Amino acid sequence: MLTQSVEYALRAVVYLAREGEPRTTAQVAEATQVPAAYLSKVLQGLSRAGIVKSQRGIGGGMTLLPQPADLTILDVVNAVDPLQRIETCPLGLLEHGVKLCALHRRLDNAMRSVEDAFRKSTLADVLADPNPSIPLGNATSSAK
Amino acid sequence: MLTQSVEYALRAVVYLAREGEPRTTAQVAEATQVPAAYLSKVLQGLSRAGIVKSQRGIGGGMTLLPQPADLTILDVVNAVDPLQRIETCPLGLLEHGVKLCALHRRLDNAMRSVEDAFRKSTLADVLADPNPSIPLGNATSSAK
DNA sequence: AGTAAACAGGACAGTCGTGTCTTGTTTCGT
DNA sequence: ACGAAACAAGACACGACTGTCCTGTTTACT
Repeated sequence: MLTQSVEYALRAVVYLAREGEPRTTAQVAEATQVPAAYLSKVLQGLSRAGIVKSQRGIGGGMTLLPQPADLTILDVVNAVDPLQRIETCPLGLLEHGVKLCALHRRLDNAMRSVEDAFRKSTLADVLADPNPSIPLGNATSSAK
Repeated sequence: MLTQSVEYALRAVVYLAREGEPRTTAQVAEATQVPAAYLSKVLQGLSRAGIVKSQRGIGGGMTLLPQPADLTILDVVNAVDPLQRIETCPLGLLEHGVKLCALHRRLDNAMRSVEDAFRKSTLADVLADPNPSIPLGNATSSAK
């Protein structure tokens, strides 16, 4: 359903939000259990989207740009692999104009519910979530 | 989001439900605007799932097996490309057991809403939908 | 029986997502 | 300046999804 890259991006963003300070790709990769070289590409995408800032050289790394309350799951998803609504009936020749047929309207409704749910979830929400299980393999800075 | 095969399968199933009688792969392909050879594979999948019955020889073709009221969009989706819920946190080493972390619980909630919506939509619902635009490129039996 | 209709299935090509590796390029510190 | 740290970016491999084509195999009709 969602791509692997999206999954990785979300893990990375949650981790960076937790840390607050710049973290190297290698650090993010280890904490989030993602192949470092591949994560690098994903983070480059987030960087181009303005979700993350990259800083080279010693002491550099990746930093989350927006405030966690201003960044939604949808933002991250769309930066990496935009989830596409069904705008017009996929049937080639369509005199239908904008109106979707019964089938595709239902499919698009499902997409919309996902979009809405993702738009309502900010990073701050995720971080503040009172939850027994810790994301990111509890490899945050609190762990030595 | 959803795969091309799922899209094709849904179009085919809607068409077959409309027709009621056996239709050849070629007929389905033309009506639904899908590459015939590829559709053949998709229909084979539906056949193995018991959603469609195939009959060889002259006068044969594909027929919908279940009553439209008994077949949901979810059935078709799962027969072709099962949409997978997030059961456990994708982080490799997880002591979390069954509980999902804040992030993945949100992702899975979105998946569940899709699943629910698809489970609630039967083929009969889709067919009975009062809608101005006609699915399947209005190439049903009513057209010469 | 024989022939044509129709599905079944395998082989193959193209593209894309995932992943690795290697080579630049920027930046900080001495 | 020099060197190490860190990101940037290209080349390549692998597999899955999409799609095409060709060869069987079943079935109905005459």
